[in-house]
Amino acid sequence: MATGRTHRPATRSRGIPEATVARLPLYLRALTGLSERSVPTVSSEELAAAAGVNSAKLRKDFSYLGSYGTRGVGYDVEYLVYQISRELGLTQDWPVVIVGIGNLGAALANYGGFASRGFRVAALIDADPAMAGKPVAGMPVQHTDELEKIIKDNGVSIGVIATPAGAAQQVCERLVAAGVTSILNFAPTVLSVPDGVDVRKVDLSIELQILAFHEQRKAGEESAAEAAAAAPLPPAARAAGEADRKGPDGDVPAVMPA
Amino acid sequence: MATGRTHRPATRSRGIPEATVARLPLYLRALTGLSERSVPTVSSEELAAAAGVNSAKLRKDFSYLGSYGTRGVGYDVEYLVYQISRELGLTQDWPVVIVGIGNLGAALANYGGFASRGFRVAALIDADPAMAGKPVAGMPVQHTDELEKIIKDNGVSIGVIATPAGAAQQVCERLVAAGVTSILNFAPTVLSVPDGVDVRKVDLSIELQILAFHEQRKAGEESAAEAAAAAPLPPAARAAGEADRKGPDGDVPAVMPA
DNA sequence: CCATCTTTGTGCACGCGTTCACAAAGACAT
DNA sequence: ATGTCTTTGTGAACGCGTGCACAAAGATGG
Repeated sequence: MATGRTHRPATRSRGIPEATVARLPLYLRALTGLSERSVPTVSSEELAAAAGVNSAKLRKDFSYLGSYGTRGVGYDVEYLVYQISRELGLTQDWPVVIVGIGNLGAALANYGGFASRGFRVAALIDADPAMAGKPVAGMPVQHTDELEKIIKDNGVSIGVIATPAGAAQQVCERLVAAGVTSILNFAPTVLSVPDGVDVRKVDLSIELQILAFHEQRKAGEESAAEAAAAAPLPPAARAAGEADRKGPDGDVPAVMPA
Repeated sequence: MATGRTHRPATRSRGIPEATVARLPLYLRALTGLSERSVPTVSSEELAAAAGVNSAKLRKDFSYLGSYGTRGVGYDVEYLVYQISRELGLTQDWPVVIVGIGNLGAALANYGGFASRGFRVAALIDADPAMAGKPVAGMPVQHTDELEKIIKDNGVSIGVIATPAGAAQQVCERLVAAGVTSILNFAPTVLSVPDGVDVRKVDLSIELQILAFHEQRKAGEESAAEAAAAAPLPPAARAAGEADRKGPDGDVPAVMPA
């Protein structure tokens, strides 16, 4: 999960739990698929399967929105699509700026999933003067100098940061100062923002590391022993005149470090 | 957070809670920064601030790994870097294949964060014959026909899917059949995999929708009333001979839908 | 109009994760 | 060696999220 919540410590917003909010887009996607196939109604069981969740969880999630189902029948697909869209705020237009038009930024600019759901890329911004004016995804890249003006002129409240890590915090501060209150951060850094600003983080490297952890477990623990034995610097080695008090193996037991 | 856990229902692996595992890469990144600045030791308070978490949480997280700190002093940076790296399995080499070399796939191939931590891009694979042989990130793209051979020859156990949604499930099945047991999925689809295969999902569109939800809340609820009034299809409208039993406004109350 | 059957909506219990608060441990000074 | 001071490691309480299981609601058929 590349998701990284920040701030707003699990506050439930308007009675809807964060965990439920995070699943609404999932339901919406599944429902959109059904809608395109002109399926009129769907049961919690079917929809849950399509969204990859438990049906009881789905029903409880929907119960936070209201009683939109019909017992004995299920949920009206079109109606539910509308209700969830409205709840998520997708019935309105959200202008978005992407800052940092490198490989990732360009990929995001071209990503169809943005435009498809109320999100409109209002501008692409990069600090490199050589990029200025170059078209990416059919839109000219603008220089960072214009950032504040772009934000204000377009009423942008959501910013996407795809810059290198070193530039992210500064870009973030300029975005916030200009009026942005929600940030999607792809840079591998912890952003600090004032209260009232939401930050969500997508970190590709972290996701892979989590997978590696589970992968290593699956591969078995037999290699863990040798790895521990090859430990480079027990913390005691840092101490000055202290040789070792815990025996020849130091504080590194056979199988697992203490 | 673009993170989507799948399978392994919150099973704690080798006694280390999932939530802790998800934070280890964060700590590791902060520690790496300190290490580069040759900081010898760090307190839980300082490190927690750098990683953007609570210090008590950090100490508890580390306690699952073992007692690597020194009371009154803090943690030895180098030693902790090694221990976390080992725990995450980053001391070994992880060959990775990226399937689907569109805008996103190319961005991933160029992403430095992969190579920096034990992950080696072993191959880039795409279904488009026109892509075959074309160099991306200094590496020739190979055709999907070679998928199974590439996986087996390189001993790949981690696959990254960056294909369109329609192709993702099929690619996933081929990867799994060829021996991949961990998948990082960028396609906006729910992948179904057999037991023992881990899937993590990164969904850019979902992240934006979650931000939009909170953004809408910040903007106030005054617009919610009119939006509800403009509801297109109350579910009762679908029924045949039934006009309305709940009064002229149907089942849409003034402020919030029932 | 009544009986049956399907499916929702939810009360309840359980477990994980977070946080507090403090005792234990060790560094450091005297 | 002893005392003080800093910081870790963790016991315990709390809250959120999940899933079970069932009663209520409505559709459907006779």
